[in-house]
Amino acid sequence: MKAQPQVTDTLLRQFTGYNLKRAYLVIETELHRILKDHDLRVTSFSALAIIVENPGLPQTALANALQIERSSTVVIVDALEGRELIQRNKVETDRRAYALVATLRGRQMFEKISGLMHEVENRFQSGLTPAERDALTGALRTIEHGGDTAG
Amino acid sequence: MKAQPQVTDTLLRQFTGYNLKRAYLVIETELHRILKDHDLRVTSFSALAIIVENPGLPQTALANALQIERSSTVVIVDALEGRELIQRNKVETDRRAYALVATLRGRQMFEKISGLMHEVENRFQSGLTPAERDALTGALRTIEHGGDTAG
DNA sequence: CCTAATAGTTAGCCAGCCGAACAATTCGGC
DNA sequence: GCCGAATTGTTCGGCTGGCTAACTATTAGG
Repeated sequence: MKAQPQVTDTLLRQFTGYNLKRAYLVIETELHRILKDHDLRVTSFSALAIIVENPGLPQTALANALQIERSSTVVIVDALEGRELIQRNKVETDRRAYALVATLRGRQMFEKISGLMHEVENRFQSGLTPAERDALTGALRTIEHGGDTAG
Repeated sequence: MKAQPQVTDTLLRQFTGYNLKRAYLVIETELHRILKDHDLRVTSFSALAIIVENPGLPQTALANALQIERSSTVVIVDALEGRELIQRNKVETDRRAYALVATLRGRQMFEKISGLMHEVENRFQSGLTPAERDALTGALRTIEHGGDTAG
């Protein structure tokens, strides 16, 4: 073990995008650890959350919410359905579409993982006051919406 | 065009990780647009920045800085070298290792893209005061370091 | 009523990264 | 000094996760 000259990333640190990515990767790692125990992927978990919150939505709406292609939802929904976390119900007014709904197991699974993740996030944010956490969330929203302040 | 019931993601919005990812994706999209004009990928640009800032570093150090595997740096460094943005110099004290240095072209390329990106980020953060931007950066750092406040 | 649009699906593809194995070289304990 | 262990860069194969294009079934609309 030699003491190698420390590599710095000051130039990249000037970019908010870089700081965002690094912070996200830390949380994502913990999320992966939790999800692995329940045999879920990040996108599957997100999909489950969307379905829990929006019972009866069709796959296209799910794709929009997750910002992925419709074709990509198929495999995700297949997996969730195969594990009986959600159901593909038929919608009587449109025989092409499915009405996705979470099963009891699915809702319980979401609540379980949700609780674990909130614990993890609280740990990571333990250095921030409640006001600082709110400010962080607000700033992230501002960035996400392109800095639009008009309207 | 039908007015479909709006899908909400309130459950996911309670997670900082989700908000981080969404905010990052918005910036990443713009970054991709800029980098495409210069035929670079995000990781290549990050690598270039690290090399500009740390002249003479070996590939292993680059891998550590970028948090990727050593084997992955090879293709990245190959590409940057092939475009004469960096050089693989020999290091006299260790014939196994390379000393990576950016060329003039490489430094100019970095400065160019860096300027464009700062413009983009300023636009996205135009709804934030300087103090709010600093607070954001600080909060991201706090999260990244696991909420460690001791020491 | 017939064309266009929409929901879901399938198949093939590609980027981007990892992991294991490898040669060359250096380090470290004795 | 010497030999096994560690390190640097590399190659190769593979996996993951998403995309695009093409298809079927169904619905909407002029």
